[in-house]
Amino acid sequence: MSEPIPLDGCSVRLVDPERVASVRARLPDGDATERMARVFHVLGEPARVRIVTALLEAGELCVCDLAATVGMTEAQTSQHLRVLRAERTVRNRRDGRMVWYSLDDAHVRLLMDLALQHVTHEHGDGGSA
Amino acid sequence: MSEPIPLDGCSVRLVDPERVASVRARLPDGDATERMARVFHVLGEPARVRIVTALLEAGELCVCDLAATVGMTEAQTSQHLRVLRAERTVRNRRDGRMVWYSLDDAHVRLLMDLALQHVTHEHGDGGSA
DNA sequence: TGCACATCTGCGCAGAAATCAAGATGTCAC
DNA sequence: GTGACATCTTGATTTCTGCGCAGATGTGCA
Repeated sequence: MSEPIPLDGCSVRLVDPERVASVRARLPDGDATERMARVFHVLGEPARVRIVTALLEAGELCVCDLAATVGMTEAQTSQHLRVLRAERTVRNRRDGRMVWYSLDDAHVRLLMDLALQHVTHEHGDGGSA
Repeated sequence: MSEPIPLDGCSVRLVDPERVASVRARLPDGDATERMARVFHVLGEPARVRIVTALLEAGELCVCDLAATVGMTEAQTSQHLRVLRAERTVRNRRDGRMVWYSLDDAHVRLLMDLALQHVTHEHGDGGSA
């Protein structure tokens, strides 16, 4: 059988074409892939990791307290919250002139826990980063 | 680690200073935070998500097959693999003139699964209204 | 209505990272 | 050793994104 493998001509020599086709067929579709990347990308910033971790601990915080907790200006915090909100990572609740933020998704908690385990167990390279 | 509530004048008005201090004390230290962000950052790219997902399915693949699987040039794939390797996300094994890549960490598999659930269920954490 | 407060946004700048093209390195076969 | 092959690296260019500042928006109170 002739494998489709569209490939714009980058690599014509394959070691195991069948396997490539098989794996390729089992990959999540492009849309899911991009969304996954976006979720990770949003969390791929120390400032936002701190924000999310703070919300993880506090449950709910207003912007000014959140800014103080993570040690950033309020404008800065607000900007990051916007990014997090665009990705549905956090949700906001308005109460008067204050806005309270909390995590919007249960998966985020698991993601953070896993990442924390990953970096704390860290294969023994022990060094001051 | 960071100083306890620097308050360099950014936000002098706190709604709940005690809570801020409490949450702040329970946050992971700065080093862990930065590593977590780096892990997420590495995965925050569609191309790398595809690569990792492919390795997740295949177990082990050489660069050329991997490039074909994810639909990129080999040089491009190699570049991303370098980034992934720098973060200990993938490992490589040399066999002749070929180099075989596979995942280096068990947590990555869980991270990817969670992210996939997240984007497929579309933040469906169920329960809480 | 006017002011004070909490939060959000727009703009310019600087640093980081992705992309592309081309060549360098290392390995096998003869 | 020479050539073919698989992979890796380098450099220049472009794009993205976080930061800092100033101002805008929206809300509550007198």
